[in-house]
Amino acid sequence: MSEGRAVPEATVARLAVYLRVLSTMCDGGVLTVSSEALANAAGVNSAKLRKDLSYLGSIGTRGVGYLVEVLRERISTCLGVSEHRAVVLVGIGNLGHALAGYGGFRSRGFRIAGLFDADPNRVGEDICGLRVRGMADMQAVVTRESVSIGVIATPAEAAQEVCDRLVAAGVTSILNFAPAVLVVPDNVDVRKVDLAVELQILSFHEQRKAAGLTVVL
Amino acid sequence: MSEGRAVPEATVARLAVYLRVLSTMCDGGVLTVSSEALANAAGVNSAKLRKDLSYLGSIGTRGVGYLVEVLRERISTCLGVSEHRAVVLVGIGNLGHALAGYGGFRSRGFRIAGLFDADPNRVGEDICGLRVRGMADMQAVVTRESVSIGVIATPAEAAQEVCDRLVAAGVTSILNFAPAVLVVPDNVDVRKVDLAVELQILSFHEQRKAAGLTVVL
DNA sequence: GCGACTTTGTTCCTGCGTTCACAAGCGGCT
DNA sequence: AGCCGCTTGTGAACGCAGGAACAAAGTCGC
Ligand SMILES: NC(=O)c1ccc[n+]([C@@H]2O[C@H](COP(=O)([O-])OP(=O)(O)OC[C@H]3O[C@@H](n4cnc5c(N)ncnc54)[C@H](O)[C@@H]3O)[C@@H](O)[C@H]2O)c1
Ligand SMILES: NC(=O)c1ccc[n+]([C@@H]2O[C@H](COP(=O)([O-])OP(=O)(O)OC[C@H]3O[C@@H](n4cnc5c(N)ncnc54)[C@H](O)[C@@H]3O)[C@@H](O)[C@H]2O)c1
Repeated sequence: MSEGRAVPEATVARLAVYLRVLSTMCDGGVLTVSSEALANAAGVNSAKLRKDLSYLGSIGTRGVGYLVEVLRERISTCLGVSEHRAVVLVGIGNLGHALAGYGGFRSRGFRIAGLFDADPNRVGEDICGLRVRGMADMQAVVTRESVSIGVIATPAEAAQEVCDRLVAAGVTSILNFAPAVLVVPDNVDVRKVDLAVELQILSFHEQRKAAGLTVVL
Repeated sequence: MSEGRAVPEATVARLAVYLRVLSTMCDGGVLTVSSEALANAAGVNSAKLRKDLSYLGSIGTRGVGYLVEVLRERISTCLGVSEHRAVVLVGIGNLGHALAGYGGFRSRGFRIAGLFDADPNRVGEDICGLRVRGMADMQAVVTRESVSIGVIATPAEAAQEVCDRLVAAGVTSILNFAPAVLVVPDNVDVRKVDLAVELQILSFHEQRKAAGLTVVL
């Protein structure tokens, strides 16, 4: 395990959480942290946390723990957010507005390189210093600013079309908020966030809890 | 596998996706669908889909496929959304406004029973026919409307406090949009949606792609 | 300088989830 | 009525992720 080699998918997701916790600790002036303490703060098992960190190479000090600043830097590098990464956002409706104004982008390693919408009435609008552009400008912005990630917040019907345009422009990772399954080339990664799916998973567990109670009654 | 028994966690998440696809098909007048076709539309392997559906009992017809309407009903029941389920939303800021006005809640089996915010300036505001209430009203609404799910869209600093109040009021499932780890009793389920984590996972893969290219060059 | 204590990094094992492959079942055609 | 072809449901194999337990390693106190 010399260098960040073959990091499991599940570990990557947790590294992002550790990074957030570490940033908070760093701001709070904490210098070192043990696997136990960090695991607690991140809501995971300490053994799992140590195994996760071991993929980045031996970076802790036995008997002491980890240097917060060093660990934070190491995870940032592994996740590719040590430099700000450019993102474009397409579909500046209700959700898009919230996302465009969200400070968490910048503080967590991303930079909004452009806002895009197909509606001419929205084009030109200013959101927190960023101007909404028409779809025609997308190709140029993606190329000029080396944008690698696109966020889709359009209605589901438009999602595939927007996705195709993003891919054609050179984007190779997509975060999709629209409830639609996207078809993309092999070299493009897609992640989806579906509010209703999350709620339905919770609903399923509620269902089970209720069934359990019924038996008890 | 007589009745919906011991459905794996991973399957539950996919059932929600199948349900969405089936609803679209239903609206489109499609009567039957094969595992192959449904799997394609949902973006999964057909064998996985059949195994997922098998947890609901044998419901397909060999040589034909599944009846769209029957399957939709069956999954709805399993997920506990055959009747609308009540939800409360706390933190009506940028994100909260978008969520409050989101039509996908209702169409996918949920009903917003209340909007809550601690800011007196926001209380009383009307969003799509729903009035924003103060935190003091929460207990009463949760009890009266049998609310089982709470959605948190407050700043991270307030998330744990809001969570505690929701749990105290009787909510047993929480969807958390704030970047914070929530501590809850064993009987309460928590799911989180963290935009930055999703982006960082995509960023990680971008990092890998770039590394691969560097070697090739 | 040495011993005891603390904490990491890793190994092993267990369990879950995914995939392949195929037998069983059903409809339709002759 | 019987056969053929299509599709489901499931059994078995495989690979990945999680958890416990421990040996190595470094620090702190004396
Ligand atoms: N609002 C929410 O809280 C919420 C929550 C979860 C998911 N979603 C999903 O996010 C998406 C957006 O939701 P919303 O509430 O912001 O919808 P919205 O209708 O308010 O906004 C959609 C925006 O996309 C733009 N658009 C439409 N077609 C386009 C195209 N082809 N190219 C570029 N832009 C186009 C529209 O002009 C509009 O500004 C939807 O798919 C919705 O299901 C929304
Ligand atoms: N805006 C986004 O696109 C976005 C995206 C991802 C995550 N988030 C997260 O969602 C949360 C909300 O984001 P936002 O942009 O809407 O922030 P915001 O500041 O606009 O809204 C927060 C709201 O919560 C209310 N609030 C504060 N303390 C409260 C308390 N103790 N009880 C009840 N209400 C309280 C505030 O009055 C305000 O209305 C944040 O944690 C943010 O990190 C936002």
